[in-house]
Amino acid sequence: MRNATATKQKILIESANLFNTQGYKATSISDITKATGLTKGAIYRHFESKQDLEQQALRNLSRLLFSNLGSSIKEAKTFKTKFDAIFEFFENYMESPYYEGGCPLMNVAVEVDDSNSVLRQQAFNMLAQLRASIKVLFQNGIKNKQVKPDIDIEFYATIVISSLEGGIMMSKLERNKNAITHCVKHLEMVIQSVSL
Amino acid sequence: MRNATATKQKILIESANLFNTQGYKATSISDITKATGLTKGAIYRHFESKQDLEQQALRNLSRLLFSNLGSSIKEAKTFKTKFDAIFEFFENYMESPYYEGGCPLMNVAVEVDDSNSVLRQQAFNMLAQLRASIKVLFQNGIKNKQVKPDIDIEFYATIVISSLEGGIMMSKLERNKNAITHCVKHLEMVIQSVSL
DNA sequence: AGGTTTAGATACCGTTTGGTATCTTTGTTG
DNA sequence: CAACAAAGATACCAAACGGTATCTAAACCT
Repeated sequence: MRNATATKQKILIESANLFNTQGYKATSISDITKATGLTKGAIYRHFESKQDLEQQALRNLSRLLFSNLGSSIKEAKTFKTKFDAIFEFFENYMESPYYEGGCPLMNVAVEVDDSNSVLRQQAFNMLAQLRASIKVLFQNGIKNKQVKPDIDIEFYATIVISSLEGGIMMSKLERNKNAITHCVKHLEMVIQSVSL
Repeated sequence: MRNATATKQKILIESANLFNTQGYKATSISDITKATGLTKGAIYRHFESKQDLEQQALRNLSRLLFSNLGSSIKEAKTFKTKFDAIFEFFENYMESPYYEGGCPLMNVAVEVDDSNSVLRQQAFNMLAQLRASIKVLFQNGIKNKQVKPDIDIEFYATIVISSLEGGIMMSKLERNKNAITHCVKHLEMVIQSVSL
């Protein structure tokens, strides 16, 4: 009836956008009604509560993000080009209207405190997934003799993520790509240094 | 009369704590009355509006932060030990009850969007100040023949900040110091690589 | 076509929000 | 000690909040 799944998806996308730009707590249901053109009654038919909507919206956004990132990585074939794909993904983060408001992981990680434990767990899982994905790249690189076999993978995965996330934060605040571009350039050198 | 400046300072400190942990928008005046033991009337005597309080609290926190960081740097004498001081400062960020809730710069940078332009400008200025402080260290290092003279100072300042900020974010989310410790270890290698 | 289901609109609820006007209490000063 | 100024408490306001009960209308099924 009037395509329920489509409107639910529309609510998820629009609200994720608002949550990611304004913050979860700072985005009201009214904001979402304005963005979607729907009414409160319509929204509460699809979602039990605002918390429920927040969680589903983030899950949706997270899936979209890792799906895009994953296919970018998959297209590249070698160790180095796979990392180049990651770097390009993050470097173009800001300009992408898909992820308006910066990195969803960082945004939610900074906003959540202990009170919002479900959202916090989701953020934790996103970080774990990102870290796992990067670690796999290093492992495969070692397996394929493209990477030095004795490196601390956990260490390098952490370096990559922290630098990218910090770079995005800086670039968003300074409203130019200088910071993230510098970070990517540096990380390329790091990747080079562990390559065979 | 009941020491106005002391109570104002108390409001600034307590509210900065709440803003930094819960977020600016998410912290209500009622939260601040509970934390300070004062009433709304008392708070609005010292501050024109909630926005005014937010701005003054952040300015206060920022001054405290740069004062502490600055004196830590000043105590160290050589290029490398000065950076070690910075690293130690950031590494112990999480544990310090002074800055409960993570890095004030990152927190405010992530929360503000275009609507809250004053707070955004303050965050921008904090980042500029941090970057300038680090650039000075590199410049002095070059002047004192402790650093390679041909390095891109802007580049390295960006690397240092992004890695530290990203590391703090990760450590806060994972509730352990692994990430920030890894970042610091990596940055020490970076500093080593530009040292003479 | 008609009845049933259900997506969505409308109207409302209690609570909390930022903010203010006013009153009381405290400290200072002549 | 009395008068005054200022710090803080109390009581209130309109608006916005998350949420719900109810009503309308659109799509499905026989």
